[in-house]
Amino acid sequence: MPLYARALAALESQGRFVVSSKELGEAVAVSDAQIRKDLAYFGRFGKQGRGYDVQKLLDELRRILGLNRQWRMTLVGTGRLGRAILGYEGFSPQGFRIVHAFDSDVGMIGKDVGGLTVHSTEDIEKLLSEDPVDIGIVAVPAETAQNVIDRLVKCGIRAILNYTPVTAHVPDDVQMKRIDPVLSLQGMTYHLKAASGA
Amino acid sequence: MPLYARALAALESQGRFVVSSKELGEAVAVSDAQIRKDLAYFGRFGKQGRGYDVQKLLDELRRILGLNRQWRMTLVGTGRLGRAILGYEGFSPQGFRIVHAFDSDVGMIGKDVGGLTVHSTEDIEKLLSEDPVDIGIVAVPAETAQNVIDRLVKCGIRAILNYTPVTAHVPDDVQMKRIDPVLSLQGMTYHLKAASGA
DNA sequence: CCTTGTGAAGTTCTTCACAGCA
DNA sequence: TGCTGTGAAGAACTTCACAAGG
Repeated sequence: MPLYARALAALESQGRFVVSSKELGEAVAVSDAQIRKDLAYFGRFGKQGRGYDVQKLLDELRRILGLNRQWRMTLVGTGRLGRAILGYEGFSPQGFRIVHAFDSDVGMIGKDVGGLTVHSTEDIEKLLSEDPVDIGIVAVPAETAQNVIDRLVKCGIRAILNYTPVTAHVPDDVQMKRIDPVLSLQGMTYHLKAASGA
Repeated sequence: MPLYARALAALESQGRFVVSSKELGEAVAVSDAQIRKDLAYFGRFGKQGRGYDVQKLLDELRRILGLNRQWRMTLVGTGRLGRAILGYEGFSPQGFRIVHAFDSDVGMIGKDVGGLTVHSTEDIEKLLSEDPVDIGIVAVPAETAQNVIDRLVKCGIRAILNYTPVTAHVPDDVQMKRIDPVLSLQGMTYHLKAASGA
């Protein structure tokens, strides 16, 4: 569904006013029937014979998905990867803002990284209780990932973006998504191998 | 399946010799039945009453998934994100190596980034025909993504790791995986919103 | 005539549950 | 006894196809 919202935003900036399920489906590589089913789940947004009003549907989707507000995030781990995440310009235009950074390395604590002061991981609980966030981003070494995640969950965070290569365990009411390029690559090599006959 | 391989590697380094589908399932957050079904699809690797031999199963999985060899990759786009990808230390231990880097910015061409000389994107076809690779990594601005991907496909690349926020179109016999942290975040906000009642 | 919204049919994926073997 | 491999049952998801409305 966030994919639909993104495609609609692109259509809107192109000046399109109406779109059919077929066109939208082509843009996001999904069948037209699938588009209609997904949208119909949340309401009746379309007009028979015409399609969907781009602007109106985009507004609806943003509201439904919670994309019409700011989300505050905390980052744990300011190593090479963590600093790249802090420097990523793609978050804020979409309403995601990193508001603190933590690291366990004494050499990093107190430093300024991308406009944020790096705090000690020991202060996670203290800072998050003073200044709560919605989402936690974890970019620590694999060994400490589960521990950090447990602590974030205990602080009330219910969504985690996990950049570490570990399958961490969280309660059912906590969501976690993993960003793992190696896993993505490994998911493709099987088919590559099969196709090349190697 | 690559997840199973990773969990097995961890078990192996812990000195475990045997693992049951139940234990492996807990490690990767999958049901024991699912583990058995998945593994049985490729062969009969287990022993009733005991479980799976960690070492042997890991070898089999690596062979099946094509993880027992090196994969050569090309990177297009050496902006902030592309340079972070080049600097990522997680690829090579798993057998993935970036062997060239391209950029369209004249200011970048000829520069050395992470040990690689940056080539002009105009030379993609020439370099890839001299020195073919298995996988393409795309980290260019959204506007040029589809064009770059088309060219990589034309060069015979059949697997693409797409770091851009666009749904690009590729032939059926070409695989593409997308790394898009914002999309992952947007996939969680719906449930966050629902839970908080906002 | 065009396109939605939606039951029905079809397909794929997941769990159940147990025979069979170490 | 313990755990695999696997048919059968069940659940979830996808496509089909069409009535109804602009």
